[in-house]
Amino acid sequence: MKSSLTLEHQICFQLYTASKELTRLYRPILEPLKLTYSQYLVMLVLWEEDHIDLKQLGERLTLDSGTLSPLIKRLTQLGYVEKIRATDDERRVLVSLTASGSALREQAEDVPVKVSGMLNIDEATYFAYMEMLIDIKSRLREFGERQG
Amino acid sequence: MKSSLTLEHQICFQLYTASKELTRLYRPILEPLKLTYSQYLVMLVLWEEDHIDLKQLGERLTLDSGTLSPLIKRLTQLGYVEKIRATDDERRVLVSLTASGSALREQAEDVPVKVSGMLNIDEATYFAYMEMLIDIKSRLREFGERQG
DNA sequence: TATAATTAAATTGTGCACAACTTAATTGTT
DNA sequence: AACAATTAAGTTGTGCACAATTTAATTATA
Repeated sequence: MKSSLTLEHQICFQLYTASKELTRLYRPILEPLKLTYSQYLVMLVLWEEDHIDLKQLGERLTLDSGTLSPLIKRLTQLGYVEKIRATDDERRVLVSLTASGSALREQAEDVPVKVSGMLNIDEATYFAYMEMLIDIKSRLREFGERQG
Repeated sequence: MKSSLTLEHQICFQLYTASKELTRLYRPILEPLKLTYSQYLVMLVLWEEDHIDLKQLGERLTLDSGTLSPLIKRLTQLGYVEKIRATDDERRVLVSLTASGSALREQAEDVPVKVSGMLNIDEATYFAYMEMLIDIKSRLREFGERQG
């Protein structure tokens, strides 16, 4: 497997910059919703599955409590979510949408539409790219499982 | 163009997590070199093109002075680089490798080898993935040029 | 040639991202 | 039942990433 130390030939660099530049595209789109990109991802999870605990949220997004705790605090201050301690297991904290947080979903509906338009990409290519990214992740996970 | 609000169907999410998980893979590899992932990218640029100014460095890595100034300061403290003010234009600051920084290149040579091994990917697939990422970025840039 | 506009770095402030640690609740084991 | 191990959140500290502002040097222009 060829591998030079040139920046542009590193897949890590291409992933890193592609991710950053795509995130940059989201900023002006998310600004009217008062959400950062990471906060938007959390809201996506909650619109799918409300009353989720921090642990599960972290697993979906690959984020730990060090990132999520303060992030959820900010979403709480924005009035989009609230934290409720679970009664069955008092270690768990359930994150739930407020009325305002649920209502925001409607405004968010056209975020993906706008982004697709900006990317100017056809459906087949879009799905091919999705699969490649998922494949990269599964290769990373396979390695993780092989080792520790 | 189909677009649902489901997390896993968002290309942004796949890019974001793939990038984070690949970066995580680098951490133990870079640890003996005493470099973070971002610092490693800066070193890659310097090994290619020494005595580069912060402006150009930022253009290569899509980073601004707010990120680079403190990062370069840390690389200076590590003894890998030094900053020298340009004589022709005293606004510019040239970043140059020290002997220690140049010597580090040898240790870094097998970083890409290790990563490829971990990804367990054949050359054809690797290049296909690289092209996909470059294509995503060029679509983003095209949009940027269409608008502002 | 003054001065206005532009440019390169640095600084300040906010928000991730993550390692390491703390605290409190639950589960396992003897 | 007592206590050790585990688990879920939260906290602390470091290092990006980036917007906005500041400072100093250079270039453009009236």
